[in-house]
Amino acid sequence: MADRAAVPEVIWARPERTGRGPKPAFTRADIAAAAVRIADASGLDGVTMRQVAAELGCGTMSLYNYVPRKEDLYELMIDAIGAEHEMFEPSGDWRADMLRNAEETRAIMYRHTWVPRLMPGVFGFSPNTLRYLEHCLACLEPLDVPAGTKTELVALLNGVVTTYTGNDIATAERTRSMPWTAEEENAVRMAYLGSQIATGAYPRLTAAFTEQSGPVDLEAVFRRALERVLDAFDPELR
Amino acid sequence: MADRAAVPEVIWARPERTGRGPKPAFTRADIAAAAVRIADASGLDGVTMRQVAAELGCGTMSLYNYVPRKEDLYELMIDAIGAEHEMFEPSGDWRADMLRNAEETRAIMYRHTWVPRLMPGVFGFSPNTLRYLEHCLACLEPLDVPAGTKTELVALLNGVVTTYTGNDIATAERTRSMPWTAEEENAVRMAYLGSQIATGAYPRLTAAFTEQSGPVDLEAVFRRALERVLDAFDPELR
DNA sequence: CCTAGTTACGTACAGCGTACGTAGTGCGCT
DNA sequence: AGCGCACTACGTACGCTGTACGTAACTAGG
Repeated sequence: MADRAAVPEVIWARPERTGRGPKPAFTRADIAAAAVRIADASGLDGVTMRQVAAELGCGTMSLYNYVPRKEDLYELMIDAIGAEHEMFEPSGDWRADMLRNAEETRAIMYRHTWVPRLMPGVFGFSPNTLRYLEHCLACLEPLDVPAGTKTELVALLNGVVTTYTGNDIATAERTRSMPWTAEEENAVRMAYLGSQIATGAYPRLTAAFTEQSGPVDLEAVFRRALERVLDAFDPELR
Repeated sequence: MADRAAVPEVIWARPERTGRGPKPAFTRADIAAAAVRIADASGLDGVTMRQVAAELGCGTMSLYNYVPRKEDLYELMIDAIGAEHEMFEPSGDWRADMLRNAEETRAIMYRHTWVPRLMPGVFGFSPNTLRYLEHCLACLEPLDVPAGTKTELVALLNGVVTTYTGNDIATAERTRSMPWTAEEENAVRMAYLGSQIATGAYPRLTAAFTEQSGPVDLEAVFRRALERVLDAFDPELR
């Protein structure tokens, strides 16, 4: 008794099943899959305890037998999509391998556009997160730097991937959700930006904006950012 | 009529005051300040329309005369803390200046720990955001690269600052909010991590974890990340 | 001066996370 | 063998959220 709510347990530390009582109707994987299905279809805001329960065909409160807090449901979701990572055999070229990892993470995020919004909050190292980290370290085996530096590389690279992809997804969804076309939305935005620029208070910003012609190639910007981060860890470039 | 709700207007584009009717009781700055005060004191979740209205001493629904959606309130908040940025005179040493900018952003975030949670969603360029961007470009004047590259530098650097500081704040708050001491929390976490490691499935991860002795110096990790990003843009290092 | 566009704000609604209580189930211990 | 308890299941209910809507007071433009 008593320690029911007081425990800040990482959900992964609590056993999925203890011997006693009726057999649980679902596994954690079932629940995670249902939540992911909903998030993919209706966005993260569609993931409510009631919706997930409905998707599983059980009462709302029954979920709390599996997931102590909603936050833990998010953790399950992140772990679930972590399984989509392909843990390929390292090629011996750490740069190419890490680039591949990053592109794959981006692809996963584009497949599950709610992931970036969840990333900052998720903390406990889930099984699949640990597997992915291990895989990255395996890819970095040929890189001749201390182990601590390698984990810093992974952290920095993942951070950049999440930030950039999250931004790209957010802008894409913003224009999509509006009852406006992208051109109109852009026109409104640019009209405002133009009015600001016209004040003359931001000369350098104005120059940067007007200099660039045509729309930005988000994929190219992303690639360049990755390359730069990798450059910063490459001993052969120092 | 009619276009009341349909307009996806950036809040900065809508004029603060139109000539007709009674004089508004507050300015946008008043509202932003109230919201910031609440967020600083009670966290971002304490910022509800009712709370902000109470802080201002007005009815809840009156806020909607100033702020069409809650999302826009967030935008006001971000702009408000943007004013805390010191727009110093560029020294001529772009690396030093950008380092200073980054450290200052980090300091602001530590002062307003809710900022990182808000950053990914905020999109419309607020006045103070524009001013800060202009200031960064001024600092980068001595750097001999295309203007587009400079904006990419600013974006990448800001992203890294937000990610790292957001993580650091999140972990700090997690241990604080718990009715546990940091040691206990860590013990629980490490016990789980240890149990995973004991499976032998993560040899490289295990090595990385056991290799490091003592607690991580978050500040040093942050500094190193900044330096690396700057390195990646430094023409003298290529 | 009048009237249309504002501000102010009380009420109300749908939806959220989840605490709590109750009923039923089946493992482990005696 | 059978008792008891830990577990699952889930309906109800509470406090909270954002905000749509209606009404009353107010003031600048025609």
